Amino acid sequence: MGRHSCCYKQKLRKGLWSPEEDEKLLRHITRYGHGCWSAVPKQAGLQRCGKSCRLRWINYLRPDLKRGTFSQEEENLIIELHAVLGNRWSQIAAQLPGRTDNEIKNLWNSCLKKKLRQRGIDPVTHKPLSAVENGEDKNIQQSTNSLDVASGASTELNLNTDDPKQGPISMEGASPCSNTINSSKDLFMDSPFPIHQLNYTSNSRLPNTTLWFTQTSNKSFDIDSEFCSSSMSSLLPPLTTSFLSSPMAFKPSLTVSSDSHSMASFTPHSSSSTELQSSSSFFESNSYSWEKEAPNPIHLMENQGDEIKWPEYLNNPLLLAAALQNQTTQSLCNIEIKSETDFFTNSSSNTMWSFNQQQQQQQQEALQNSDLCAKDIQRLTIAYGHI
DNA sequence: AAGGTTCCCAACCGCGGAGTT
DNA sequence: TAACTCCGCGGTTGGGAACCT
Repeated sequence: MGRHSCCYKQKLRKGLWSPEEDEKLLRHITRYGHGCWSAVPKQAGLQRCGKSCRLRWINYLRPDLKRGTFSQEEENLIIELHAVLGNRWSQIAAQLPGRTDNEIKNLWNSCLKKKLRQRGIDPVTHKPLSAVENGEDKNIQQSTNSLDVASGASTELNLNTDDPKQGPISMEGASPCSNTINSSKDLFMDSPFPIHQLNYTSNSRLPNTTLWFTQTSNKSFDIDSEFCSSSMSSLLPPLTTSFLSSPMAFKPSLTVSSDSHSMASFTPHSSSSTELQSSSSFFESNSYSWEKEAPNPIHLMENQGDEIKWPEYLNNPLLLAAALQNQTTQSLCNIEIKSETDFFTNSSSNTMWSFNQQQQQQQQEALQNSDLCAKDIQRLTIAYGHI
């Protein structure tokens, strides 16, 4: 473990955090929020650099963190998501409420990679090791984990079976440019993990994407009905260049209702918003005064003209993956409000925390909702595994 | 019991993107 | 437009714990 150059210059502490330091940082952030991280150590009386404080908060002190070992479901989900997202730990973490990217990264490097290898699956490509060793699809490794989408007008996202008789299951766009996901039933039928082969031949950007599904084979999972019969279909057009290339330019009015698992509950500008109350035992059990008036439902972003269906992206794994492929500047679930700093510096401490907590709760709601997305991915995976 | 090895996790490093001046 | 600062991310590593010989 090295030392930040800034730490070295200022002779700041490094290494493990002491309980006293934790307490100082926790007390400071709960009172004032973090604001500018570089100012936190000084304000909190810590001999650490801001970066170190930020990391400590995110990975350890944050009250919404889930502790303990990963469940089998979580592990499976991580594997699934890794197949889609590659080493984008923060985006994977966004799908697992209470888990940090660091935690997931560590789990992957120390445990999951090994498990996959033991099962004959290459953890990088998510293909059978034999296939990788034989040099099949040399481009796969590149395309699988780096969902690097080159410029292009629109996107075709195909989920194909390997069986030519079955024909492709495709989300076909009208463009010659394509993002292709190939799902092989053969590869993972014997695997305890229902991982499908994901083969991205991507040379296009998602902007201007119009995604739809063409079902051409018998499947246990009806993509058309799952994705297109609901209000989901109405969101397809909004997946526009402007959204994907600069998502933060929008201000979708995200109103979280009490039923966070219902898509309808995320109807923008819903009038039936729910005031979120703290449910964390952390908040309930400590001496800080968390409960203040809840701010209005967070208006995160606002689309110019169109209503952004932000939460619906969370519900649709394919759109989510598509958006993620486009390297959105923010995690879809972990929405940071940049004005937070000003808010904290200009508000009373309790209100500041309240706002911070509201954010966390909003994020938590979003994360819970995104769990549906993860489940959708699993369903998709399982479904394609049986094609 | 002691020494060596492996595993796991917390924390640091370095880079790139975004925002500001 | 360049320079600078800040933030967040993925990669890497130090060190303690657990395991093995």
